[in-house]
Amino acid sequence: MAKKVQDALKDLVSLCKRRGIIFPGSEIYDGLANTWDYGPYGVELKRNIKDLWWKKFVASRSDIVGLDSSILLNPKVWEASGHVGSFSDPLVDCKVCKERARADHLLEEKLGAGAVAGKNFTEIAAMMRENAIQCPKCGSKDWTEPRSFNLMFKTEIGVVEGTGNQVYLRPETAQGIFINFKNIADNCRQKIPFGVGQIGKSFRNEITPGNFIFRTREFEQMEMEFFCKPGTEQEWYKYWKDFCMEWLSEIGIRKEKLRIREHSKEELSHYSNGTSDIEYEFPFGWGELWGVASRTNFDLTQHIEHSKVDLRYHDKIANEKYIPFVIEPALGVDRLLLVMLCDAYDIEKTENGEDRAVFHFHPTVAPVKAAILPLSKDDELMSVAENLYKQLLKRFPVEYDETQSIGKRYRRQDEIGTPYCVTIDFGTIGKDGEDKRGLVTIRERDSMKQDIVKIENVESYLMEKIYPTQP
RNA sequence: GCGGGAAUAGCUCAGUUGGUAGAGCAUAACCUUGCCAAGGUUAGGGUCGGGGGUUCGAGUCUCCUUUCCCGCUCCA
Repeated sequence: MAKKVQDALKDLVSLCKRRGIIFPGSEIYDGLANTWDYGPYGVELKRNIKDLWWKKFVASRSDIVGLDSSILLNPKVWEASGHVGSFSDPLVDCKVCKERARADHLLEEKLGAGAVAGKNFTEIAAMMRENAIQCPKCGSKDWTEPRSFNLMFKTEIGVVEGTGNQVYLRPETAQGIFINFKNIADNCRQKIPFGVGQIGKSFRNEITPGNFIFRTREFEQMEMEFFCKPGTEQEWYKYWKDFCMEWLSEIGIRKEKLRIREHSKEELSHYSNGTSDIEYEFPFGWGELWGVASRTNFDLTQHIEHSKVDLRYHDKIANEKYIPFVIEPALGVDRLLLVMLCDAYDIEKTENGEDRAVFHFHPTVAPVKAAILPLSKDDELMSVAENLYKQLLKRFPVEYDETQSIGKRYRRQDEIGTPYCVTIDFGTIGKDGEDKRGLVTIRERDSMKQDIVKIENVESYLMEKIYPTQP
């Protein structure tokens, strides 16, 4: 059983490479662990996912605006947010009561200030043992080795190495939003409650990456920070949880593969008074897909303290100033893409009993929307098909295929999850004893239903299916 | 980080006691076929992950190294 699900992911990875969806990174140089490149179909899929999110969470809402902030930020941002400082120091955990402490602080308490200056982690570990440092909570002396938990990538500004200012690649897009809160509140006529959405890359030096694109060190996030009046945050927290779940169903994710897991008090991050993970059942088990966090006013408060800039919101009607509370739904693009792949992936039995892989993508996310197939290699059939292909290509991604048997071409499209196949036959053009009816057959992948449609109506027919107008 | 396994064509794999590489699928061309893949002919594609050693000769034996997979550990 366990072996079988692992095989499923292996087959998926292999299919993704074979059909140009996702390639292993830097492959011609022996690869680079846990990096992946999106191929021609993968990039369409990814773009569709981002477009859908942007439309749902930003463009279609009057209370949310967009932002594209810098990956490199002033390092003080990360001091304020708590990403540097406490997490780049030698942390130890008490093996008995799980208390986490800073080894350097414990040692300095006992030995005096400066006792650990310039010592590396190995030396600190030895000092912890030699001095029999006790856990302040339970008295145990059984500590883990000191580890740095700073997961941020470091780099330098300035071309001469070692002389520049150290900066970090952002580990989340959220801070770019917080530091622009005042700009947006002051200049963009947004009244609370309002949100700011952003799509962009983030970088974390994860300790254990893996499971294909589930956890990588470079990844793309779709985050939205929703600013609301203190006291209303529970209401909004619930609202956004429901909203996110609804959207996942809308884009075709199977409901039974999704669940919401509320974080326990102990598990909550330092900034949160409530966090839920929307989890998906991957072939390798349940994994976090979407974190919806009630971040309180922690971030803005921190930035007010560190920057000395007043980031309070001025409600001009009630004439009051306050630091808004924040609800943050944060979703990984790559992770949602993996969900899409896993959810749409299916092994079907052919008539002769062999397995074949297919994707059942929702038409809106499918990398190729339709394939235009002339029934056989007849000049007139091919020319009519090609004209239709060129016409549709201006509206959405379509493919034209005239090689080999019609059945084989259907299969080829099934493998990349193309929802519609349009077949031009002799009835369309009136040849070989058939009356000219100007009709084509549109076969829908999922239902295997066939619709007969006038050739001039194909475009509107497909547009309606692929981009249905929301009620 | 520890243990185990693996690396041969785009993919899945075979390769005998050591004798300088094969299959199926995929791809391309032509033929055939007329609505749900695998009928024919042909073609392209591999310094067998990399480096050293043993040997007349290494995909095969040996050492090192890189990468990947599985399990444990870890995951603000």
